[in-house]
Amino acid sequence: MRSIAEDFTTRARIRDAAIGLFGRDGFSRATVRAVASAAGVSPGLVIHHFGSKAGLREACDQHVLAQTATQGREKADPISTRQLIQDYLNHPDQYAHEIAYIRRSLGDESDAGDAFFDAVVKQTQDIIHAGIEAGTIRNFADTRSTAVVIASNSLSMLMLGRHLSRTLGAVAPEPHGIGPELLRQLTLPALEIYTHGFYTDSRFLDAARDALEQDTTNHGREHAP
Amino acid sequence: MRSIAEDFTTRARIRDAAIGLFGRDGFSRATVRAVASAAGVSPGLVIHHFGSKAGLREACDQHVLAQTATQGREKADPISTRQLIQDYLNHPDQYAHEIAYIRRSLGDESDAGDAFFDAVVKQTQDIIHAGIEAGTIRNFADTRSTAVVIASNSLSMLMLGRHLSRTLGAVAPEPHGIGPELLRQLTLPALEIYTHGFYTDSRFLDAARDALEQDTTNHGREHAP
DNA sequence: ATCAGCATTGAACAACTGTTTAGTGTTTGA
DNA sequence: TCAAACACTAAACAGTTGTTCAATGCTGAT
Repeated sequence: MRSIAEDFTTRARIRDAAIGLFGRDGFSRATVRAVASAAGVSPGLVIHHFGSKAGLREACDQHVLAQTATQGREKADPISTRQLIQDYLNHPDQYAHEIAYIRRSLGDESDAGDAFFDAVVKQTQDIIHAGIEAGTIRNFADTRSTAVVIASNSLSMLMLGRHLSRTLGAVAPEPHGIGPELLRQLTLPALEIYTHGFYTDSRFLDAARDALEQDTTNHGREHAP
Repeated sequence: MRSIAEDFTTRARIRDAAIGLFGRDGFSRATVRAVASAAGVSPGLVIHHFGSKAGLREACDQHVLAQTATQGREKADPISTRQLIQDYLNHPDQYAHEIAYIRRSLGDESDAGDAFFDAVVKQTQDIIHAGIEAGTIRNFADTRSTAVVIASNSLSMLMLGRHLSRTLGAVAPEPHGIGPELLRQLTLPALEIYTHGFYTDSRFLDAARDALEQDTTNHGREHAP
């Protein structure tokens, strides 16, 4: 499945070790020394190859983005992020580090995280357009906002994987906490909501619509007297 | 709205400064010296009052949990987490620090984050039960898993607020990025999905159900030959 | 064989980290 | 009024951090 041939250079080994540690411990907690040790190399060599810790991180950003960008581009299935994660889980250990890394990038202010989020939203919006045309997805007025909501919901599993596994008592694979057992437990409840909805009728939707229409005079200000 | 009388002791000032910096920069990036400086105090005094940086964090955990636990306990409305955030946004600056702090706690392995997540799930499940009884929420077979999904979706706004504001071009209040403008843009699309669903029919749900039933012989193992 | 250009290391450096300590006022209770 | 307890600071300490540097080995072209 991994299309690019494995890179066995020392530089690549350092970078992969960094991806692993950055993903597991976060960028500030993971030290250059720990990365060097994990790669079986001296701290000086890490700097020699990447200039600085920031440079190392940038190289990791680029590599992880390149790895994930090629994935699942042409899939027409909806909730493709979930499908994508499913794919990952067919080769759990192979992509586990990248998943954890992306989670850190999304949480911590980062250009790579921004790029990844935007890519997921764009991909989701494409899927929605295709689904509307095919008649499988409802014809939403604002496909962009809808895509943002769907993407955000999907990515919440990535951000909260540890908690989901914890409360559902599922096996939580290191370092991201998202395992097959978790997906098996959450797929149906999520699809249930996405298929038949959460509410029985449009009461809450209508109420919100009214409230928001009233609110148009009140942009920005909150405490109306 | 804030029930507990403001605490002006130096200890409380240090704790509040720590909540602000921990929430904005994360626990490892925020230093004892930065907290002390923000509180207008010497680093030694921070340790004098809280024993250690870990002790300071524990005090922050307790305080933030106590602040949020009293909120929105008896609300019967569904998607109460979103409502809760709405409430917060009526007093944006007042709870902004706590929101950012909880976001960090949820991302970073932490007992306080665990407790908060569990509280949100429990509250969501209570709301689902009440809604089913009242006939406003569909009668889900597995209310616990459904509650986990809904809670996760709701918290995605907290975890990804910065990205949501960014891609939607909304004003992103520091330090958590969730503002009234963002909520106004996302409320209807989210409620739309929760009311009428995302798909036009049960095709995907049925397919997933079949796939999962077939999969029962394959627990744990993945690469079937 | 030789030399240039690398990859690589070990040791050191300066800055920063959490924490300690000794000391100084300031409050408080007997 | 006195002394004990407390709030607080400045300085220093030891450990960790990212980074530098001189030295060493190695490889490949000449």
